[in-house]
Amino acid sequence: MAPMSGRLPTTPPTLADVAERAGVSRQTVSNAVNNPDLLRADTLARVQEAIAELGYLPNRAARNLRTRASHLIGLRIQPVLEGTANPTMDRFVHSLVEASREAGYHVLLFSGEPGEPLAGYDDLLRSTAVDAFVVTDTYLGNPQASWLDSRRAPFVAFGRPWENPTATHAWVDVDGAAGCQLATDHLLDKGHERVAWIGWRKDSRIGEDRRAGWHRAMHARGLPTTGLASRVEDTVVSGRSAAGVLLDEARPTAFVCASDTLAMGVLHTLHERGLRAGDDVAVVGFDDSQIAQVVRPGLSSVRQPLEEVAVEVVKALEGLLGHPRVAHPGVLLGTP
Amino acid sequence: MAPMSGRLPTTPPTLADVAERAGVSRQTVSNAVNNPDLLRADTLARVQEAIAELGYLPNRAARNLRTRASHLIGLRIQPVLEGTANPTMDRFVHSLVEASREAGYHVLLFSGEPGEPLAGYDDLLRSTAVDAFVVTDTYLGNPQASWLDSRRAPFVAFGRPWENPTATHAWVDVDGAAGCQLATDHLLDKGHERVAWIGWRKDSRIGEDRRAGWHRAMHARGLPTTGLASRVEDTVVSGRSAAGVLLDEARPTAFVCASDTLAMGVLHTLHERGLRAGDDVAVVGFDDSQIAQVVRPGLSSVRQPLEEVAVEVVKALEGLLGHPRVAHPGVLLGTP
DNA sequence: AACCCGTGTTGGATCGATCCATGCCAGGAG
DNA sequence: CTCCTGGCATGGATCGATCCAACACGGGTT
Repeated sequence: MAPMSGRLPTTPPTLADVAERAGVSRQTVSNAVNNPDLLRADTLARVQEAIAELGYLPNRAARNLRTRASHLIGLRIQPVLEGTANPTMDRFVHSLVEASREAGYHVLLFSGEPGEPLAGYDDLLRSTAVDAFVVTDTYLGNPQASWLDSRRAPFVAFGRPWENPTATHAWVDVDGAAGCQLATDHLLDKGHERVAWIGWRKDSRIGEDRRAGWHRAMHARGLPTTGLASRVEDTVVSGRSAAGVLLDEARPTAFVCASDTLAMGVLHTLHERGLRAGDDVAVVGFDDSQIAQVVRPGLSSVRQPLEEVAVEVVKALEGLLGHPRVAHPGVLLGTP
Repeated sequence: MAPMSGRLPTTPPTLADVAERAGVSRQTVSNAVNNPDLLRADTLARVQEAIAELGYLPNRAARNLRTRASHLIGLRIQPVLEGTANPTMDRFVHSLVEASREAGYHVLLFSGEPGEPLAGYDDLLRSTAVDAFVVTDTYLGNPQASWLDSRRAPFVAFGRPWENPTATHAWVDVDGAAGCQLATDHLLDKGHERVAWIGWRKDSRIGEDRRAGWHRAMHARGLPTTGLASRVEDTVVSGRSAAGVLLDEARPTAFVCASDTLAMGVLHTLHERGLRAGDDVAVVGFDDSQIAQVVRPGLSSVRQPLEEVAVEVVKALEGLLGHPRVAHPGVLLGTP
């Protein structure tokens, strides 16, 4: 904690100040901080006392310069998309900050326009401002991954290398297929037989993955799926119209959706038709965004274990940055 | 941009490398970067060419050590509250990152539990890891402000110093009263006469401020407000029951709420009673969170100009950190 | 008594960019 | 021709923590 003395903070104490106060040399203080087991117990205690009295903390810049490490992790954040149920990002960011803190890292944010996937990475790398990156937007052919790889820049991806399954970089992902299968199973257990799917366009690997979970669950019970699936843009209005068409043509008693945004569209349609979500027609979304939480009951949602994702991401980072480097293969997490 | 050469990035080039290549001294290179107008045009061009060829960028750690500045701004983020319409935070964070970038700063995130308002600040300050802080949670008696002030730590608050109007630190805030007054006026213009208010507990200064806007708008047209206001916790269920009571006892035709979370509660009640939001009963929330955007139409919301807030915050920071220091008084922004 | 060894300690050098005082040179005045 | 001045360029020192090689010392060995 803060030093108890009430002196005004002019310049923070340095390692040399601590050394003088404790009557030892600078290196001894450094060891007390970084390799305490090298010191005799009484010396260590004396140094620690001096550290506490002065409120000493190592100067980050000096340490960074000498050790060639910043203990910062770069994370690019993109503009919030208006009109969609912002999936996961803020919850993930907080989890990542928390997990990083425990590993002795801080998170540095930088911005980037969706059209320029590499902007920002290069500058931070060349100015040695960060030790590693966490890459989150790997869903659309991820040039970041191969680019960072070619630069030998340490990074961990949140998201599988869909486009390039032979990629060797570290990644962590959530098993969307298993999550949707579980959700569908749950509906089937409750007696539903006509469970519809509303997902994304076919070129979305994530969307197809989640869809496969629904399909597997239906197939496992010998239930038909033809005419029960729809692929649309990830917007509320798309979900709304898709739900309308499906209700007219296939009369489902439940919907499983690839996102909470689509699920909200379904709720709109049900509302229009005087159907009660949850009672007359069950609706399941994906991400457990704040929207889903606020609309509940009526909408349930597959919750991504973002806290675990963050922990695994940081584990992988520690492996990449540690000595020796510990290769950390891909990790696929289940949904609870 | 990146250097065109395809060499593997071993150690990044240093200022000395550039100097050698350009046939000048280190200081000349430093001047070319920081004070270009001190150099003769031809020398400057030669140095810049060398910089471009090598892809040189100053080493952050070294520069930070020498100049005693990190060009980082600390922002504490708190755990996402489950079950509420997370107001503003992610949109503000992105806006802040963007505005900071243009001023040459990056945003460093750190975490803190709600119970420990000072945790984290101290360490970052003593280790000179950040140049300044942006403080966002000033709503409940803000110990951060006075604490940071006593430490002479540069910071800008998003939020007025409610508890201590004589505070002299820089702050930026949104005029919630004006926003609610505008929203209420809009409803009154459309013919509503019985506009109800659902807000927060009386000890919330922000809540009382927003409520005052509603009250002013009603009073200006000579409309009664007694029995039309309710003060509850900021949860969906609280908003729901408050709306129920108000509908029974005061028969309002419109609701103005202190938050989108409360507004969602109102929508639930309307739904229960078969009333159509927007048509039968108008509902206005506050923050224009993603929830409000997704539920639209049916729910409108007072949108906070977070992009402007971020710009003003960064302006204030530049004033605090610049030489000479430019005092930046409080700034109150209107809602569009 | 001379020697060695391991535990702890020490001053000096280093990371890379910036500040400081000095030095060089061309051009104008005497 | 000498002196001076202003505009730039130059080597050395500095920021603070860490790495490196050397060294002091007490206890055990021959």
